[in-house]
Amino acid sequence: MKKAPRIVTIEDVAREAGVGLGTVSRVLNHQAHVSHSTQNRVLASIRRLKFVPHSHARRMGRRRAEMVCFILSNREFLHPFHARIFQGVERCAREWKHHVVFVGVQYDRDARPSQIPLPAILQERGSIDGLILAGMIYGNFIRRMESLGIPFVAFGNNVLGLGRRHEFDEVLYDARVGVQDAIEHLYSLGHRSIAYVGDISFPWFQEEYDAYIDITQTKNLRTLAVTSLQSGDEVKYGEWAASVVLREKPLPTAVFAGNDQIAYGLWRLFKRRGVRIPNDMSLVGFDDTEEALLIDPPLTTVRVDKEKIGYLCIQTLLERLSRPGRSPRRVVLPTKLVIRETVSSISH
Amino acid sequence: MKKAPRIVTIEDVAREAGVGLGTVSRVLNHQAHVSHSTQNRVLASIRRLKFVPHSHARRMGRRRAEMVCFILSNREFLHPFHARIFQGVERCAREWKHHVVFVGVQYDRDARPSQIPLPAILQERGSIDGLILAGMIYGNFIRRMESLGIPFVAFGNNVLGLGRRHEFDEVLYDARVGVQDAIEHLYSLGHRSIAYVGDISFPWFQEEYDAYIDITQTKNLRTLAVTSLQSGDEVKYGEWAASVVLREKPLPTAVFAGNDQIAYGLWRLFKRRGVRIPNDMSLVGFDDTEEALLIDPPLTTVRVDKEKIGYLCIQTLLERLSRPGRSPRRVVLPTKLVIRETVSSISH
DNA sequence: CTGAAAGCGCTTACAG
DNA sequence: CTGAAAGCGCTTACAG
Repeated sequence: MKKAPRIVTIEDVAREAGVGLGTVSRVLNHQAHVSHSTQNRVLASIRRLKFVPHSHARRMGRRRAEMVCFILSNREFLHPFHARIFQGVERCAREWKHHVVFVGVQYDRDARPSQIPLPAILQERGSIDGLILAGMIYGNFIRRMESLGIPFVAFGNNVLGLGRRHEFDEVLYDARVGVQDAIEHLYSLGHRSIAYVGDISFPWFQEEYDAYIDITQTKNLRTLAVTSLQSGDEVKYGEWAASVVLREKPLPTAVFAGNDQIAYGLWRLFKRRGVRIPNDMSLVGFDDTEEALLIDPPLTTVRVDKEKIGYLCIQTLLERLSRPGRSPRRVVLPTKLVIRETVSSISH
Repeated sequence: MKKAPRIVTIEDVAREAGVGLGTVSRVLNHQAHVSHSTQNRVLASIRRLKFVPHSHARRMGRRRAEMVCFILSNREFLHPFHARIFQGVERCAREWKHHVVFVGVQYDRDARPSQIPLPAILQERGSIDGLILAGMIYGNFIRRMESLGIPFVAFGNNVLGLGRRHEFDEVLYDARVGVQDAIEHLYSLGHRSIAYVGDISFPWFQEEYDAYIDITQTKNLRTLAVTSLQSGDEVKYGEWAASVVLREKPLPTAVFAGNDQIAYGLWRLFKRRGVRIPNDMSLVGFDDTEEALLIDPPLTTVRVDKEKIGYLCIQTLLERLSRPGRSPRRVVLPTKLVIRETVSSISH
C-alpha cells in the first residue's frame, strides 16, 4: 500500500510466472535453453505487468553500457559527408541494440594529449563501451583516446600525420583506386591532358593527388594540378580553380576534382564562362554527394559509400569489444566510378 | 595476476585509505560529516589509484540517472529560438551535474497518444529522470508523455490547444505584457495607427494578436492586422506582409511584427520600396534574435531571454524530481522592451 | 531446461 | 564522524 507506484522488476515477473529470476532474464535476452511453454508463460507475465527492464541494472550486470560515442573532432557537424557516416553508424548501432551519442570536440593539434579536453560523458567510467573517431584525427588526439582505456575505431581517411601503419582499428575507403578508375576512364575516352584540383594541405586530397601523379606519369600524360592551400568554402575554391585552369594553354580536356563540392564550383564557373560540359571540358568528381546531381548534366564521380563506412565502423568496434585481444584491423571499402554525363570522348 | 586491468572500485580506495566504503562514498558526494583528515586521506587514495566512479553503479544506487531529455517535437532543430533554449538547458544541467540528451520527434497531432512513436532512449526504464518538452506540444503528445511516468516540464508558449490552466509544470514568457510594452511605447511617441503582422494559426502569434487587439481597442487606436495563414519562411512572410501594409490608406505609422524574422522581411521590402525606417515607418519586433541587429538601423524589439527559459526549465524539473508531490508550477518570465533605432516620434 | 546464489559497484539508512 | 550491512535490479556461471 505504498504511495509511490513501485517499479515492477524482474522479480515480480518471476513470481507471477512461477519461475526463477534467471529464467526471466534468459527469455528477456532471447537466449536459448528455455522451453517453449515456460517462455510463453514468462512473456505473458511480462505483458500483463507491463514490465520494462531497468537499463542501468542491466548494464551493471552485463558490464556493458551498450552505448558508443561518435566523436567528431575539429569539424562542423553539418558537413554532409560526416553526417552521412553518422547516419550509417546510428542505423547499424540500432540494429545491434546500441545507443550512440554524438559529441563534437575542438582541440589544438599541437596540444599535449593530457591537455585535450574531454566531453563530460567520457569523464565518467562505464558510460561508453567504445569510440568512433572522425574529423581531424592527429596523433595527440589518438593518444588522448588511448589513455581512456576504451576501445575505438577510427575513420582512417581522417587520420593525419601518422604514416600508413596504425596500431588501432580503422575503416577507410581506397582513394587511390578511385583516382585510378577515374583517370583510366578519361584515358580510355581519349583524354591526355587531365587537370587535378584539390587543396593538398588536407591529407585526403594529398592522397588523391599522389595517386594522380603516379598514374599520370605512368601513362605519360600531361600533369597539371591546382593544389594551393585555400581554407574555407570548397565551392568557392572550385570556382577559383576553374579560372586558373581556363588560363592554361593548351586547355586541358578534362578536370578531376578532389570532391564534388569542388566539382560544383568548377562547374559553376565553367558555365558562367560559356565552357560547355562535357563538349568543351569533361569533369569528374569524388564522393558522390548531393552536389553530383545538382550539376547539369549530372556529374560523373567516384562514389564513396558513406553510410557503409559508418556501418563498418560499428561492426569493427563491436568485434573489438567481444575480442579485446584481437590484432588491429584495417577495413578498406572499395570506391566505385559512377558514370553519368559530364565526360565525353575525344577524337584525335 | 589477472590479465584484464581490473577496474578500480570504491572498495580499493577504502582499503588504501583504511576506511569504510560508506566514508569513501560520502567524500565522493561532497557530503558533510566527514572529518578533514579522513577526507584528505581518501582524496589522496583516489588520486593515487586514479579512481573514477562507475556511472551505472552510482545511478543504480541513487536511483537517479542524472540525465534529462530535451524533446523537440514537430520542429527543426536549427530554429535559432529553440537552439538557444537548448543551450540554456545544457548549461544549467551541467552546473547540476546532469547530462541532457536531445531528441527530435515527429508526430501526427491527430494521432492517438499510444500511437505516437517514442525515441529509443525512452523505451527503456531508468535512463531518463525527466523530460523538457518544446516544439509543438499538443494534448495527445502531453498524454503520451504522461503515460511514461516520467516527470516533465513544458515550454509553455509551445503548448497548443489546451486552454490556459495546465496540470503540469511549465515555463513560459509573458507575450501579453511584451505586446503591451511595445504598443505603449509607440503610443507615447504619438503613433495612433499601428499594424500587427503575425500568422495567427500559430498560438504564439495568436496570443500576441489578442493582446494587440485588447490594447488597441482600449486606447481607441486603429486596428490593422495582417494575420493570414502562411506556412514556410517567415522572412518571406514579412516581405509579403509589408507589401500588403503599403497598400493601406492611410498608411499606418508603425508596424509591430510577431517576431524578428518577420520584422526582417518587413524591413527588407520597405527598404526596397524606398520606405525609410524610422522616418517614414516605425518598426518593432519580438524575441530579440540575431535578426534584430542585421537590420539597419538596429531593431527595437521585445526581448525574450531564451537561455533563461532553458535555465528555468531545468530548475523547475529538478525541483519536481525532488518533490514529486508538489502542485504544478507555472513559471512566467517577463519580457523586456529593447529600444533601439527603428521607432521615431510622430508630431501631430 | 531451470533455480538458487553470487556478483556488478555504488548509496543510504542504521547503529555506534 | 564512521563502519558494517542491506539494497538497487539485473546477469551469469554453477549445480542440478
